[in-house]
Amino acid sequence: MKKLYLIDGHALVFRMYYAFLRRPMINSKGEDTSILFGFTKYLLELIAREKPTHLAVMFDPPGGTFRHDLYPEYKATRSATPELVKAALEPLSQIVDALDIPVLMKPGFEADDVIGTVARDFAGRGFDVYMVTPDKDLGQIVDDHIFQYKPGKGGADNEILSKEAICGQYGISDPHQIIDILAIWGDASDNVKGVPGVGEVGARKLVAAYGSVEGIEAHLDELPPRQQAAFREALPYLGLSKTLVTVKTDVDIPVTEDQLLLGNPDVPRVTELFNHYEFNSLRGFIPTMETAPEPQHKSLECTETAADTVIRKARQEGCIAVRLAERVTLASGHDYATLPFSEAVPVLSDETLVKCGFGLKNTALKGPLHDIELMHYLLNPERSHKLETLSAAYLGADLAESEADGQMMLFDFEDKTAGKECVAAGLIAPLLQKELEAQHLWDLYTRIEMPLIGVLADMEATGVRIDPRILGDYSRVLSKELVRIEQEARDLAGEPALNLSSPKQLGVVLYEKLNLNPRVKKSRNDSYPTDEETLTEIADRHPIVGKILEFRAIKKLLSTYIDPLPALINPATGKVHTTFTQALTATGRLSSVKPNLQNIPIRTERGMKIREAFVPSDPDGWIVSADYSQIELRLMAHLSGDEHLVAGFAHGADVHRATAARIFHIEPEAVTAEERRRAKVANFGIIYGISAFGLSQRMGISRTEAKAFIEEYFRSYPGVKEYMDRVVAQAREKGYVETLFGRKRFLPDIASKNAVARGLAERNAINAPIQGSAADIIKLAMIAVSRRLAKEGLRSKMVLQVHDELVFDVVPDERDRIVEIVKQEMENVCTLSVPLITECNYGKNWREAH
DNA sequence: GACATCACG
DNA sequence: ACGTACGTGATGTCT
Repeated sequence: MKKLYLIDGHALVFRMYYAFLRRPMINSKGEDTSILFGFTKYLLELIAREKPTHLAVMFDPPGGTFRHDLYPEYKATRSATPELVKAALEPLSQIVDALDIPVLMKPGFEADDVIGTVARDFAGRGFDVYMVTPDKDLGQIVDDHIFQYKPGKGGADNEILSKEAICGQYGISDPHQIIDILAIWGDASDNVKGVPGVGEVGARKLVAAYGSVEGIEAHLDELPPRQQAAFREALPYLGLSKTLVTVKTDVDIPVTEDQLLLGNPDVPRVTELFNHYEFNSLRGFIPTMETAPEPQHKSLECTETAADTVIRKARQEGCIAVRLAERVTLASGHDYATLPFSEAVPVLSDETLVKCGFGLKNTALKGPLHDIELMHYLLNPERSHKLETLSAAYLGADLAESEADGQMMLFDFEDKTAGKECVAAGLIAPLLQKELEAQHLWDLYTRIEMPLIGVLADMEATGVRIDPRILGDYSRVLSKELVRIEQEARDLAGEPALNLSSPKQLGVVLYEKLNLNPRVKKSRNDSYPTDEETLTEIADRHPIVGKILEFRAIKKLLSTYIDPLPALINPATGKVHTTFTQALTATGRLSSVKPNLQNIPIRTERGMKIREAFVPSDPDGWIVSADYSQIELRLMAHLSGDEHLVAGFAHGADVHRATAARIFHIEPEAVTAEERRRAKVANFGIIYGISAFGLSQRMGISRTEAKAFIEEYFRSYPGVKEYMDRVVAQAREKGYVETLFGRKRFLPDIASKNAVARGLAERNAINAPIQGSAADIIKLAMIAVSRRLAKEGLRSKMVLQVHDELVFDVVPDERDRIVEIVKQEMENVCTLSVPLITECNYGKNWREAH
């Protein structure tokens, strides 16, 4: 369904003027941004919430209207427009323009008339039309496909008035009758005269009873004497009043559907305007803009040119656009050339040239890389960084659109597509650089993300050796065990065909056949809960539950790790090569895919065996593993500055024990294992933005107890509590939080009226700086270690990163040197108010290295 | 393609 | 009255 929203611009401006009158918003330049902010926020929230397909804003044009010609006193009693409102109009039109929202105005007509006309027009074209206005006048236009969308007062919910709602409200049968009501009632603000002595209630009753002014006129004698007299007196001008309050629906203003299509904001300009006015909390909306439906785009201009020409031009500029595929495309400005990889190598490895492009993680590339995917990721990690999106947002150009008119040959077409993509990346890169600089993210880019690209490229290319024999043997062992358990479970259930992998079938057997847990069905989809937590609870009621849990555990290991991994060994290298995604997570962590080598089991004995298959590439070599000890809790100590938490780390003590001692008011030596366990759970909770519910779940205590526990924690570590409050306040104020190195995460939901969404945003505000700073630190360590290995000419390789751990494939004689270097580089990557400790171990496989 | 489940930090 | 600890990816079922 096509949905058109028509915004009554002036009404909204006035609404915002009054809303901020008592507490205006002033930016650091001294400008009153109240109206601009309120209006823009309302607009963006409307778009995010209602997802219109089409949208326009109507303003009253300067000068008089046809109503003034008909009736010179029209609106004559109005006081002068407030200066603040006047002053807001021009900057507002800039913002609306940057957002690519069309403004409709017609000299001689009010915004209402244009709204009425366009509403009728588009309702006739199959649209649902929403007139966004608090004014009752436009109610007369409402019909089956035209609605009045009434902004709520003081942050209340918006109200959608349908034909039925309008009629019900006024006691009429047709919204048109609002014209009669208004004419009789009169409109003091517009200086439209009504019947003296008759107000809203009287007008409503009369129109309800007689249908219209004309109907009343025909039955005047039925009215009470006073009203009769007043009406007779008013009759001569009531016709004019009706005309004045009638919204025009025939204004000559041709509008096409395409004109009103929700557009593509000019993101750099919007960002600039938001920066200028300091609309920090609105930045989170920019992603919505980029995912807006695509309007018609201009296509991207690009010309195929000789490679020499492109390279010569690029060298003059110090910058070249690169696209790596089977062949290499190079571009400078709008010119591009495609050439074989071997011929492009001198350019790719030229350290004096800046290489711009999309996804530049390739070992052939050396020197400065301006990877637009990664650059955009830093601007807002939770947005889409697809090349198409970036092109649309930054160039207003459609990459998918083909210029081919059917005559173009296939090969040319491929080159042309590559050329366009390459040219686009080259043009976008400097725009992103400017934005990164403006948001103080350029340092983060050049110091961390950019140098990491090559490090990851090397790690992926190196790969990790996995011994398929170990996994094959283990597969046979576990498969047998699995078959046995499955059979036992089926026997216990008396269901020979039971599929133990089907939660649905399992639910029926457990709860309907065996009646193990009469708990009500989950309402969401009528399914029974069969997750591990639930099953563990009921495990003592029937032996089948244990079998199911065991089946699940083994099945998971087999189907996710043991069986697929050997098939992923690259025959050319004999190793498994994961892909590290650098522009994905909300917090700045890496992720690992195809396969995911960041979730190899370790917590159970069966799972740990899988790590025995991760071996050095030299049979006499070593696996070295180095992990940061308690890095996130250390960061909480550093960021919060809490003296007791900092002290807990200062002497290399067991931090969970120290925590237990503080919250239970005992000596560290007196802490029991159970007390330490609880303190550990609480410490984890703190990092995640603790909630009483969450803690109670994980600790197996009541919510009340959990609440008291948290309060005691905060009493023990008041600085931690202050940090949490501070960072949430910062998120509310600025719209984002940041890490130690300035990485940002935007939290648009921090001010949400939805308590669940807001709660999540608040926990994100607490967690993101911690998880993200840890990510920054290990990335810096990876860069430092990698440089050191190169500098010292070592042959051992860094092969994996698992968030707080680095794994190395070490040649036989470098073992002790690697342990020493890695520890040193990791621990000295930055200075915190607590020591940064690395635990470093080696072994003949990944398991032994722990 | 959504959902449930479970592997990791 | 709601529905919750943060961040990920892969697999299997079922629609």
